Amino acid sequence: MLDGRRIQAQLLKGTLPLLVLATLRDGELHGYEIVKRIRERSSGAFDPSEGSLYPTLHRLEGEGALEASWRAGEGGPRRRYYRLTRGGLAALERAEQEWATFSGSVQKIAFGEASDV
Amino acid sequence: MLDGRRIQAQLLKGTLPLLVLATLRDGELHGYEIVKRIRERSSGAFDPSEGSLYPTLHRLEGEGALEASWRAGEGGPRRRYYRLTRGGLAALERAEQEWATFSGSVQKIAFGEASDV
DNA sequence: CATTGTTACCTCGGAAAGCGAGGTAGCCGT
DNA sequence: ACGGCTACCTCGCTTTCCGAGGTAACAATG
Repeated sequence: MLDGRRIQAQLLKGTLPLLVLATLRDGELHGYEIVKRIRERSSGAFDPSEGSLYPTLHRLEGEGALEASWRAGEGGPRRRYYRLTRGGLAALERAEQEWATFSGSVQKIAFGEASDV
Repeated sequence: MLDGRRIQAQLLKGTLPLLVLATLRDGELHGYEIVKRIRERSSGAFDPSEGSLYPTLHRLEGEGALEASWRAGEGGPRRRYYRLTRGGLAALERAEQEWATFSGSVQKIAFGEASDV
């Protein structure tokens, strides 16, 4: 049992691109590092699996939101570093906007108030 | 294209039970009425289809969160009215809690702040 | 009464996206 | 040279949404 700490998979659907894009605002990061930051910043509530992370990264790259480059790992295997493109920044802003609408609507229905975001 | 008004399907996943339970806090309602209220309160952002609403109602009924009864329709077909059970109220509170955690975490990652919910 | 229209309910097939398991490859310590 | 760690990737399964289509009761019409 995960008593309210862990978020069930269904809720997460569709938010992963937002989380990834937002995390990459910090600068270039590779896959493992992205997951690690998402997990830390959400206090463990989110812990996206590799099986969802990598396909998402590839999708975003395919859409032109991310650019990636291989780099030799220091004391480990090669890593693939991702960074936001100009289009990715725009996509991030759109995703934030959409999230705000979505979250505000749920808030209104579930708690009967508008969120002031 | 839907310019930020309509919410894409993926984001909605997993929130429908919360929306339904919360709507039924008002009292007994039948299917069509539930959809109508969700649509109105979200200013059109949510408009769950029948193909997702009815299965959700049956699932919640099966879990004991809802009780339902047929009633003869006045000037129309019979309707199935749903109401929250005691367990359903508890489920609603759990769902609200989960939503708060979820939404707070996204907020923190996407906008870099904790939400004070 | 048969026919058509409206309301409300239900079901089926397909698509999207998350997850866990498993597979590859480079570098390390012993 | 062998097992272990890190990092990446893929495959098949599950869940839940949507759209389309089907059923049933009642009303109005000819």
